[in-house]
Amino acid sequence: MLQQTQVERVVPHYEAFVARWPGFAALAAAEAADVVRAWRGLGYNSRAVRLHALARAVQARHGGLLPADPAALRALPGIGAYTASALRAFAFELDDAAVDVNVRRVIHRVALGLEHPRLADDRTLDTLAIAAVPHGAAHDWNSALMDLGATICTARAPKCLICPLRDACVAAPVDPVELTTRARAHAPAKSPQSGIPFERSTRYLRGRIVDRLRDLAPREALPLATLLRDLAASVPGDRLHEIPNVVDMLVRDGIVTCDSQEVRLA
DNA sequence: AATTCGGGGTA
DNA sequence: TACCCAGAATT
Repeated sequence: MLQQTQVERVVPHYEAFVARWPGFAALAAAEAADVVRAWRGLGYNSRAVRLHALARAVQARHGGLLPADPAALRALPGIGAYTASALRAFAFELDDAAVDVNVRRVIHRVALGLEHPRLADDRTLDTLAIAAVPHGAAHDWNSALMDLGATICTARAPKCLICPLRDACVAAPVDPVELTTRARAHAPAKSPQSGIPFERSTRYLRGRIVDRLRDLAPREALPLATLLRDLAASVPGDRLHEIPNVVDMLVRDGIVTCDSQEVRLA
């Protein structure tokens, strides 16, 4: 849930989720569609599908216990470099650096200066982070850097005056105007979709379709024609014809199934 | 290396 | 409005 989603917004969903499915065994026994339903409001619905697949893989491959080995973790669905390291540091208390966007920014500023333009690639920043982890204290170190990045060393207006690292930091004190100017100067080119209103984007259509299917009873399916009729209220008229294509995308992503012109959560 | 995948909160 | 976010998978 925390992949690209703020902590404060995840917490209530997380509490409800683990209350309903307290472990891998319970989650593996659940229907994928119910997991996607529980994901409402979180976005990035593929994460729900992958988490469900993860639970089943942990049951099948590892007897219901998450492995601590990096390669074994990375081989599981939805677990990339960051999540593997986060699990090792937080769940297993092993020495590892969970380098998320916060840690990456803090390391860059402290060691190299302002991050616009980027003065090192991800691999280099990972190496710097790993070298900085105190032996036996990875859990605390990762927590500290993430929280520092989220509350003090923020992307927009860092609070250098109250930062515990200000004396050791190459970038401090950061001039907020300079930061904004540089960020804009080195901002990545806008994607082709960014010009159009969000309500006309594929993402919006996907969201409306999945949300409509979430309202169905468990295992209930909706005729494609009915889906089109219901979405006419929230989707621009000239985009309605795209819905079958977008349903196909959702099918490929494992979020939705469609057989004989009837659509439902996978 | 570049894209795609949500949605809600904040300045 | 624009920006931001405990990334991962695909091409």
